Amino acid sequence: MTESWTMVLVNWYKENKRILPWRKTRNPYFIWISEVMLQQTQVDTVIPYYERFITRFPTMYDLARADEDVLLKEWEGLGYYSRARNLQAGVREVTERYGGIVPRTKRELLNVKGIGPYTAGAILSIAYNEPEPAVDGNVMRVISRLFRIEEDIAKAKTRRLIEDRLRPYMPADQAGEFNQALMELGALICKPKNPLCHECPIASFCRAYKEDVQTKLPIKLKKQKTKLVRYAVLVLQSGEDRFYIQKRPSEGLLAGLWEFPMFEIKEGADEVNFKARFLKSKPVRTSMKVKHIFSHLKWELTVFYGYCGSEETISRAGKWVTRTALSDYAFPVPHQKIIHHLDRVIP
DNA sequence: AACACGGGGTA
DNA sequence: TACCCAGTGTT
Repeated sequence: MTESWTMVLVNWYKENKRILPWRKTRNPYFIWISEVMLQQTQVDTVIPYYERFITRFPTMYDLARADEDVLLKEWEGLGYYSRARNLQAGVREVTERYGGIVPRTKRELLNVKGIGPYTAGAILSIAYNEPEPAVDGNVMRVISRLFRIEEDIAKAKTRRLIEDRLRPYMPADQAGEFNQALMELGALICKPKNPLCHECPIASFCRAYKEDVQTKLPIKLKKQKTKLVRYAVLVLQSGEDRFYIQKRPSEGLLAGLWEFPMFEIKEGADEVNFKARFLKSKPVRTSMKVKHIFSHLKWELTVFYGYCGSEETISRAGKWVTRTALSDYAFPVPHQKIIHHLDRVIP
């Protein structure tokens, strides 16, 4: 009979857990404070704040009647300051509506300000030993590897999926230890990069480890807000009827492709300034705009056509090539648009 | 579903 | 630098 991974994990936790201030108590109010402080904040940062906070506000009533300036002073440097205001608002709700007793059901907890699915599960399991999952970033990473879940953990749906996968394994009598064991494993062993699988107590149960995909999980798609980048593009024609092009760097966006020289137009600068700076002594023939959307950013190119007599080097490793020779080089699509437009601008 | 919200640690 | 961290509230 093989021992279940849940009990192996809980036993590992009991032997290896770190001594942390909030692990000395099962006071739901203290657990609540620690969980809010630990949101998006590392353990070592939280420790001194937690100690000061429970000394300064030892009961919910102390926090409920605290002045906001005093509260924020206690939170100073922790960041995400709305956490502090929401915590106080939530504590006031509990003192007024629940007689100072932290609710024991998920439904009620989720209606308390500042308590979401994770914190509700953490309070229920750690303070009350209720078998409710508490899925944070650590748990999503551990479970996605253990079961080889390849859903995007950036989506809210995936957290619910992981809760559902976890629920059947929740030990009826050790829910708090089990949830904390998952988080502790994520923090100490099953790390985002370079997981220490050779030290992992449940590696033999881990599908990702078995199939050697642990470093590919969890899958988290980047948020990559598409930001706009503006460039001025220089299409220079020499007295010998050749055009200046240059090769892009060997790494990064569009690596190794060819392009007309581009210069980023920084915030606040405008194209007139650019023209004065780069084309001072060169007659400008005409200009056009080209837009191009990549997965993570958007280019807005303003193209300047100009003649110059001598074939001087503009930037980086470049060369002068004839109009027909342009087709021998690989250009990104936005630069292909420019080349196509040449037919109309330069007969 | 996407985004704002702070600051610090790490590869 | 980029990513991550015991996420939640708002739109």
